[in-house]
Amino acid sequence: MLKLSKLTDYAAMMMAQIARAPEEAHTASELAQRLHLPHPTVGKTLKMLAKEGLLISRRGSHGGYVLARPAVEIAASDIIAAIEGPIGMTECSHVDGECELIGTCGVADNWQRVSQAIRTLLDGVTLAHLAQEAPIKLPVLMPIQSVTLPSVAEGRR
Amino acid sequence: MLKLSKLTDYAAMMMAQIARAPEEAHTASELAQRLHLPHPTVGKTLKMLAKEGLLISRRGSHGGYVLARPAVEIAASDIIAAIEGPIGMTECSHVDGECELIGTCGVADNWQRVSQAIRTLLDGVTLAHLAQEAPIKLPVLMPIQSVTLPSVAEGRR
DNA sequence: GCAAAGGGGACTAAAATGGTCCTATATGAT
DNA sequence: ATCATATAGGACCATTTTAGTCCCCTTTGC
Repeated sequence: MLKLSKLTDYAAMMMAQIARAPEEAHTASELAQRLHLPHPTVGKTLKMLAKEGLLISRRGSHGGYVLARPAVEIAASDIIAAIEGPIGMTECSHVDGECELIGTCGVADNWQRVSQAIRTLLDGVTLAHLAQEAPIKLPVLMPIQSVTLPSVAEGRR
Repeated sequence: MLKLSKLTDYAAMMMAQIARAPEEAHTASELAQRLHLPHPTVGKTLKMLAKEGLLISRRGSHGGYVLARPAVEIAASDIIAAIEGPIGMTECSHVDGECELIGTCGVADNWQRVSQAIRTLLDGVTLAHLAQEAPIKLPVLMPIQSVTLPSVAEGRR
């Protein structure tokens, strides 16, 4: 369903939680408790976010995680990419040309443009937006270029 | 990776192929051959598309599938929804309030708005766009409302 | 009646996902 | 020094989802 994985969802929750109190270090157990999520899973997710450079960790007692940069500089796409890998709607929209159907599929190019548009949208949403309560105002995306279908249909025979 | 499933990808390919020769009925075997996809899978996918009302099927010899409506009236979101079910980035963005984390997650509202924006984008892309070779011109999506993060951070303690 | 199509569903193999657990290492306090 | 508290980094497993296959039935045109 074009869905995020649960882990990505959790990641967003955690990042938002951290963003709301950016001065303090947050431990895995604290976040697990607050968000009602299983502790080991929270730990695992935090590790991923840290490894991808979105969080900075400190070990030892009084350790925990803090944002690696200000919340306005962390995009929703960063969080998604950190957990799920590169964002792309189709195989061929990100892999380095490994799709053997390229020649016959016939939709690759425009699919990739759609994919890019979604990526751009997600780049524009920051962690600060997600963490705040005020509604984000997203631009109404509009229609797009008109098409001349009949000629396309004919041109193909 | 915010990815479409393979079947959805196939579905788009098939729909585009049909849209390019909208007068003729297309059989599963024909499409399988042309797109280099396994026949049974193509058949299965076509059945789904027909059941969701995007294609009209005709049985018997000389049977096959045709578009249920003109390609300009079929949105990318229709195709995705036909194969994957309702589009939504998170659990709570479509299910009828079944998420028990709603109270604590803190990102649901804005996540849903993002989700909605993607849906709108996908509504604006039609099968005609996908089927044509000319590049779709997608609108540049822009930034969004500015945020006041510090106050949010403070307001939360 | 026969061959060519789709309709419907059961089934299986493989992959992704979510979740757990263990050991090692770093850090601060006593 | 030692201990308690954290993260780091994997290995591991159970479950679910996904993709793909197969079979039997019905419809339709010749």
